[in-house]
Amino acid sequence: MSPRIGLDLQTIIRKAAELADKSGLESVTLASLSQELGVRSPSLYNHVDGLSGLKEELSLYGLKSLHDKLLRAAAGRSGDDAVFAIGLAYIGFAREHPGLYEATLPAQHSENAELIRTSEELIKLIIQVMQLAFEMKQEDTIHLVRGFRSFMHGFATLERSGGFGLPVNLDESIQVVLQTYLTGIRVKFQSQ
Amino acid sequence: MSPRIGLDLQTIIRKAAELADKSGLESVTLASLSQELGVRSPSLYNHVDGLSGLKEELSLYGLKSLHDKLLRAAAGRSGDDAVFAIGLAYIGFAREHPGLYEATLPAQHSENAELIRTSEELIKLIIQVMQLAFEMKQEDTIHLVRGFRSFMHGFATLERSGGFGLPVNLDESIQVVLQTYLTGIRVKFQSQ
DNA sequence: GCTTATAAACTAATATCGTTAGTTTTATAA
DNA sequence: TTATAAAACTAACGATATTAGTTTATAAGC
Repeated sequence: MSPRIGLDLQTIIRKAAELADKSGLESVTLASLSQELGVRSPSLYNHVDGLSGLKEELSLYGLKSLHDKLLRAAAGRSGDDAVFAIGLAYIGFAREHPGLYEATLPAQHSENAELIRTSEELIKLIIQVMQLAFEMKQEDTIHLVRGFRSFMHGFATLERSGGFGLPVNLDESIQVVLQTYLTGIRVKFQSQ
Repeated sequence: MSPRIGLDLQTIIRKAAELADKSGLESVTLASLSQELGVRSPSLYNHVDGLSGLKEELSLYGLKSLHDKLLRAAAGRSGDDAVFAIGLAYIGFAREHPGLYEATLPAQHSENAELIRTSEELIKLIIQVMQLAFEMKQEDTIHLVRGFRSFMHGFATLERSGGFGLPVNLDESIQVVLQTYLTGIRVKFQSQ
């Protein structure tokens, strides 16, 4: 009980990610993807639940890849060093995989349980790094992790959309802002 | 030399913004919008250059509205107070007009001159507030404004997409993060 | 007040999507 | 060798944006 083994989910998702990174997420359609795979678009329904299903799979793949990258970046590091490492890894991922990164965004208000779980794991990782770097009340950690994520996501998005027009080095901005934020944390939450 | 005066650009844009805020930007189509306006979709081409032209007009309208809101918020305030005011105004705008705010994003790498100009004015306003609040090198101001904008945009986006799941107050997060950031700026750039 | 020019709104038609239904094909299990 | 089941296919439909060409209503000129 097994038929033609032409396509499988992994092949489809990889090609979709490649297409998203090359031409933008909005250019990933069942039509363009099926053509790229040498197949007719209805054939994709054997592997994926329509376009929305494809986007969910892509989101999941992106979140797992991002989580994996942050995990590797944080390994063996601690304190400011670890925070910087995951921050740069985050921006790096968004730069290397702009389309795939974009696909990860609407992950949260999905119904897909695995998507929600993977999304939560990403947060947990960041919380752990921050909690180990700075000992403070759990609630404060959550506030500050929200700030960290917001900065990372906002920077990645604005950078990609060309929002930073001025001729000032972008990597330096990341350094300065993160350093400033961490200085604020140290002064405000660990001075007494 | 003047024909039927049923529609005009302003009516179209306002309705499009209303639709975007109510049902999401992706639900703004020439079909849905024309139906909402009691007109056939090709009629819109008399006022707007297709769907992409409509989106550009919407983006421009959103940027102007946002700029206006920040300007009012900053009027009569200075220092930390002014920075907090525009920060809260920014988040407030994104909360009140989620669809319109979303439309403002791809403003930068557009070719539309007025769109670029309006986008630059928004930056200039934030730079002015920050520069008056903290006296420092111009280049540092730009780094820190990038951080401020990134945080605002990231927070607004993640909040809307349901990215902050944990049961911790969101407004408090804004307060804590901004305070921490401003503390860092003061210590790092104005201590000596 | 009548005519006319002009811009707005229309109808008709096309191409491209996503999607569904039903058919054909082929690799594997029996 | 045969039967089964999953994959890939064709055909068709509805919705979309868009273009071309037609009709219509308003305002300007006489």
